[in-house]
Amino acid sequence: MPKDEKLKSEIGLGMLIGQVHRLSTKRFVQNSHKFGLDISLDQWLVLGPIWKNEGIAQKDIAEYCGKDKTSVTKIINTLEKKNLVVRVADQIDHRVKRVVLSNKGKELFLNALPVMEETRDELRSGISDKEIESLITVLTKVYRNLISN
Amino acid sequence: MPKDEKLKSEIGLGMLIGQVHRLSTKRFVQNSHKFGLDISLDQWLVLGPIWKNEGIAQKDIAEYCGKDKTSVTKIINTLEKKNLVVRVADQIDHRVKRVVLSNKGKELFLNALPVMEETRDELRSGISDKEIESLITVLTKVYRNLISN
DNA sequence: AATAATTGGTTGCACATGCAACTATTCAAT
DNA sequence: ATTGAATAGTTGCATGTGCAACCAATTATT
Repeated sequence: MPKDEKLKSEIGLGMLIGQVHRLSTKRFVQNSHKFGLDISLDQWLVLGPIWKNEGIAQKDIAEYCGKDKTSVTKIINTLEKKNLVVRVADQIDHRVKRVVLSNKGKELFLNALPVMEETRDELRSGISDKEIESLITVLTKVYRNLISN
Repeated sequence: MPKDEKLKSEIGLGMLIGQVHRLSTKRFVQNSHKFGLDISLDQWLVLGPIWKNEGIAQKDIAEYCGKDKTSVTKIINTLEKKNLVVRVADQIDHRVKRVVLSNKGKELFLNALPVMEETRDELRSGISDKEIESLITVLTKVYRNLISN
């Protein structure tokens, strides 16, 4: 493969992933606005584990959604500013803070489900389940290559 | 599909793409440090079209690497701060700024090629060409779904 | 030629991320 | 019990992104 070609294909996959990532987070926000909501994809992603596990510790949120603990800290800051969640200090272990959804947070989470669904459908439009499956399979392999430091 | 399952799989693909994107940009930076260089993936991505097309306009850089023009402005700011590129006002059309690599920029670009290569190999380790090809194929379909606003 | 629309680029604001350094708390080892 | 890890979270700094508003230069319209 000539150097120029190789360069192109190297950039190819990385760039493609970057594009898809950025465009899909963008699309999610746009769709949330269409539904009259104001939430980012990452805020939604952090809300998820709190929904499923009331009072989850930040550390576990980080693990659950694969984010750095500092990112989680900051996202929860903005969620708290929006009055969607509340931080509660653990009574036993004073290091951990447990995060709880407010009523407003629960409501938003439910309202955002259709946003997720619509975004998902837009992403997958015209792509067979088999293709999506293979996409996930290979992407998971790449993922495993990356986490194994 | 029960609601809970569906929710999980919805998060699945989006989260996977996010993870792979973040981990691969992180890995690129780590590898650049291993090679004694200091460059981010996005800086490299912007350097690319300038390398291939000396004096390219910012607008074309943006198009080439699929970034917003404001992102390009800011990345070129940091590249200029690092003395890797220079902005030159177009003599005919005074709106456009043409970007040129400095010697230091050219050198860095060449030195970063092995970083790219190593990162690429790490990503693809244990994955067949066929799988990568199908990954790119499907991802491209997703991409097309997203750009067609 | 004068006004209006378009285009290339920048700036400010809000958000997300990684890293390193830091606090505070808990746990382990002697 | 005291000292020394390890752990949970936060903060500051640098980087990257989107959006809206903006400036300046260029084109189109009339």
